[in-house]
Amino acid sequence: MSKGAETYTAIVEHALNLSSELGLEGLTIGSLASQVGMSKSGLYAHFASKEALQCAVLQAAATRFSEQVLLPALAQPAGLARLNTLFEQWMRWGGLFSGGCLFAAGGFEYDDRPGPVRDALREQLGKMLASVARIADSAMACNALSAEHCSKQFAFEYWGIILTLHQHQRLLAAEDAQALARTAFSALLKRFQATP
Amino acid sequence: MSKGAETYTAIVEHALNLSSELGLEGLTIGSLASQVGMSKSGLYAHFASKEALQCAVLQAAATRFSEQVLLPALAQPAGLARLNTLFEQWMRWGGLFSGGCLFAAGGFEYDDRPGPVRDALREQLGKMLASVARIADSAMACNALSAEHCSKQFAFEYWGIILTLHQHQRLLAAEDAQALARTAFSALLKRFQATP
DNA sequence: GCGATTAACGACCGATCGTTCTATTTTCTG
DNA sequence: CAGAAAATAGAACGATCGGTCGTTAATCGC
Repeated sequence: MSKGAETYTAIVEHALNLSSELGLEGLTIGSLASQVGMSKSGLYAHFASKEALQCAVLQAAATRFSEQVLLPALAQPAGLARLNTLFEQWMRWGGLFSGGCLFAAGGFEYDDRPGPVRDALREQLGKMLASVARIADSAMACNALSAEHCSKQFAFEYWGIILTLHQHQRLLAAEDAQALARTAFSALLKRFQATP
Repeated sequence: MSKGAETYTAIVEHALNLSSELGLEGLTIGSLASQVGMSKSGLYAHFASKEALQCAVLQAAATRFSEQVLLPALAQPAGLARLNTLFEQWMRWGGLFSGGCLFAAGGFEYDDRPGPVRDALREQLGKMLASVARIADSAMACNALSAEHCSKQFAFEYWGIILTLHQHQRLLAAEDAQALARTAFSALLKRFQATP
């Protein structure tokens, strides 16, 4: 890896944690530069604009998400094992960054701010929900879930559990947040196992 | 009402919509002043700091929330009627501000930013969830829901539905978001009606 | 209606933002 | 190793931020 690509990676790496704490908009070039240990202009030269940096951060987060959550789930056989792994890895994912999940927070931060960052968020979040629906579909295909349910409905509610977990853990500092989330998820599974 | 209080109200009114679009942090005194039609310093004189303004906005939002969501629900008899009214009014609430629910977005924006704004958000959100739990409890007391369930669990999942609805409507622009939310909510009710 | 109080203004402060420019150092390549 | 190319630094830009100041204009109580 060339020196440039090496620095680029280091920058995005730090930016990931920093923007998870301060939000994608709260992330500033200056503070990021001092944290990486280089000058503001030197860092900036790696990106065409701040928006490009933000999109790079989102891209890096998506890659990490695939490695940490999606791939472990897909390594399991389709059905309940895959669904449970998905959920447990997803709960772990929320703790991997000091400021929590970038997509959860970014989705709320940018829902009214048009531009490439919102477009990227919309795309990534859409992909994540589509992945959940696909995994639910694969569970239906092997009769682990009832095929009479709608996988989009499953993904909708699944994402709700993740979001409320995030807020209960971080803002509300609820000790039993994970337990509440597990109960919610297993109830969701149970409902989708039964024929409606 | 004195002139000062009148202006104060007008400021907070405009600030409510503006901060629902740009976030509580994205709200700037200058843009708010020009929107209200007064000078920056003239507006600022009504508040001790920007944080005080943000807290005033949150306070105003909480008051409006009580009027628009909580009171209509409490006007219904305890049980399913009250729960359904709560949910329908809550869905309406999400559309009352141009930028969506301030508490949903603010909860994610400030979960890592210590200070009086986060404290206020934590308190308001805690109160809202407590209200949901209390309404669930009142439904259990009149056997509309099974008393063997935990009302905190109910509020946890309820808030998840609201949050995922918010994102599906705003960021993802999903046309069927409300339908998905209604299905999720009625499934939640059904589960809490049955004995576990 | 007059005097005291309050509300509002305009100019300005220091800090910081994203961004641009040029110059210098470092890395890569032939 | 030399020369081209890439990476970084430093200073500076215009804009905007929250916040302060003294002053003027409007409001209010008597």
